[in-house]
Amino acid sequence: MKSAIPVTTIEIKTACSQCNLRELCLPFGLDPREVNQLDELVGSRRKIKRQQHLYRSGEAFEAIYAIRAGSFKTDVILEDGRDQVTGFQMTGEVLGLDGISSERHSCNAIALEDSEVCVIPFSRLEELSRQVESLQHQFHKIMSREIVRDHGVMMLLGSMRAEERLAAFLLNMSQRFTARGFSPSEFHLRMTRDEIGSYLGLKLETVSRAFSRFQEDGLVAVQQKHIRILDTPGLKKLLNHHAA
Amino acid sequence: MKSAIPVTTIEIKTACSQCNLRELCLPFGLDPREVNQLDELVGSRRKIKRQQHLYRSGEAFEAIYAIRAGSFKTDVILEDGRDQVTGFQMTGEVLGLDGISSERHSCNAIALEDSEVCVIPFSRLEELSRQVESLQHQFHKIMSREIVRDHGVMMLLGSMRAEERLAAFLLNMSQRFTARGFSPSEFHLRMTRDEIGSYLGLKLETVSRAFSRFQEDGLVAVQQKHIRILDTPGLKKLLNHHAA
DNA sequence: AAATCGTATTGATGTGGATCAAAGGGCTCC
DNA sequence: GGAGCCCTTTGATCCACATCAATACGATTT
Repeated sequence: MKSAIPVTTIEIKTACSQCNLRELCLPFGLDPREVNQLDELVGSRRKIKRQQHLYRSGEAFEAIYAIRAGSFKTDVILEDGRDQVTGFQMTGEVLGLDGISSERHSCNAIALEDSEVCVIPFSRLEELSRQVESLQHQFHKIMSREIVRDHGVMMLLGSMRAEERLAAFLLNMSQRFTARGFSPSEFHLRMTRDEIGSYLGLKLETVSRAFSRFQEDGLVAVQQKHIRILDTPGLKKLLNHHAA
Repeated sequence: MKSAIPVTTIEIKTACSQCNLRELCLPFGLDPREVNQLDELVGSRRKIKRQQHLYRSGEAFEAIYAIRAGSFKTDVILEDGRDQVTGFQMTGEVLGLDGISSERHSCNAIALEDSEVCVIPFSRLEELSRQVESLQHQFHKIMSREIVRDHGVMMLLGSMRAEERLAAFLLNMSQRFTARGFSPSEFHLRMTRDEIGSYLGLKLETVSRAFSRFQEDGLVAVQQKHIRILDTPGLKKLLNHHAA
C-alpha cells in the first residue's frame, strides 16, 4: 500500500514514534520496534473543530481515538433530555472505550477546542496486541485506569459537598496539566461553568459561587477560564478534613 | 503440582466447561476447545464468608475473580473515613479489573453473603488471550461494559432525584436477576438500606422513605429485603418522564 | 467602535434530601 | 428459643444547593 516515495515531514511528525505524547498514550512501555508496528496500525488522523462531534451515542464502533491535540468532553443523554458530562479528555488520552462492549458508542465525544485525534481501528489493535505483549498490557492498563477514574467520580458525586468537588476537579486538572509539561498552578480551562457543573453534579451557579469563595479565601485566582492555583495544600485540606 | 489421581466430582463441577454461568462470564463466545484451555488457567476457587474481604484497597493485584456463587459489593474509602459503594456484583460477573492499572487493588471487595469465586491469575489470562482471539475479545467487552455501567451510575448520581435513583436501581437488579434465570419481579436484596444509599448517593433514611413511597403508590411490595415489583412500566415512567 | 450573544457573577428565595431522634422488627448468635 | 443487636421505619427540623432573576462581562461579528 505504501508508495515508494519518502514519507513527508507531516507523516513523520504524526507517527507514534515521533510523538511527544507517547509516554502518556498507547505506546508507553513499547520498545522502538514495537512502536513502529503501532505506527502502521494508526491509519489516519482526524481534525475535529470546536463543538463538533468525534462520535455520537448509537453510532457503530470501529475505532478508538488517541488525542493528539486539543481536548474533548464526553456526555450521555437520557430520553427526557437530561445530560451528564462523564469526562474531560486531554492530549494523550484515549476516547471510545465505551463502544467495545456493544459495538456501538454509548456516549457522545465533543471537541472543546479545535482538536486532532489518531484513529486506531479496533480490530487491528486487538490483532496487534495479540502479538505484542507490552501493547496488550498497556491497553489493559488504559482501560483499567478509566474504571478507576470513574470510581473516583462516583465517590465525588456520591459523597462530596460542592466545594470539595470543585477542589478535587481543580487538583485533578492541575495534575494532568503537569503531566503534559505545563504549569501545575496556572492553566486555562476549555470548558464552561455549565459543563464543569454537569460533570460535578452541580448547577453552573453553584460552580461559579464556589470559584468566588475559593478566590475570597485566597486559594485560587480566577479570571473567567484562566485559573491560578495559589494554595494547593489548602485545596487538598478541603478534600480530606471533612468530619466523617 | 497436580496429583495423578482422577479429578474429583467437585473439581469437574466447578470447571468453566460445566459451569452454568458461562454465558454471562469470561467463557462467553468461546468454542468448547477454548473453554477447556480457560479451565486450565482458572487455578483455584476461593470461598468467602459473608462480610469478609475478597481483596482490599492497596493490596498487590495478581488475579481477577469470577463470581461462582453469592454476591459482593465494592467500595472506596477516603482518608477521612467517608466511603462509597461503587458497585454490587452478582454471579458470573468479574471482580478486580480496577487493579490492572496500578498493579494494586484500588477498592475493597466484600461478600454480601457466603460466596465463592474462581481465581483467574491475570498474567496467565493475558497470555491465553494472546492466543485465543475470542477470549481476548470477551475480556475487552467485559472491561468496556464496566466503563459503560460506571457512566450510567455517574448519570444517576449527577442528575437524578432520589426516587428516580431507586427506580433505576430496582430495574437494574430485576434485569440482572432475570439474566440469571430468576424472577424479574420478585427477588431478595442482599444489601442493607445503608449500602443501597451509599451506592445511590443517598442516606439510608431517604432510601427507606422512597421504598415506602413506592409501596404506597403500588409500584412495589416491600418486606424488608424481599422485593416484589408490581408495576414495571410505572417504575420506568418515573425514570423518563422527568421534565428537563 | 457598536451591536449581539453566549458566558459568568451575584442576590433572593425555595426545596429535596440530610440530620436528628425515637421506636419497632427481625436476624444472629448463644 | 431467648437476648441482644443491627436494621428499618417514620416523624420533625434544618441546610446546602437549586431555582429564579437581574446584571455584567467578553468575545465575535459587522
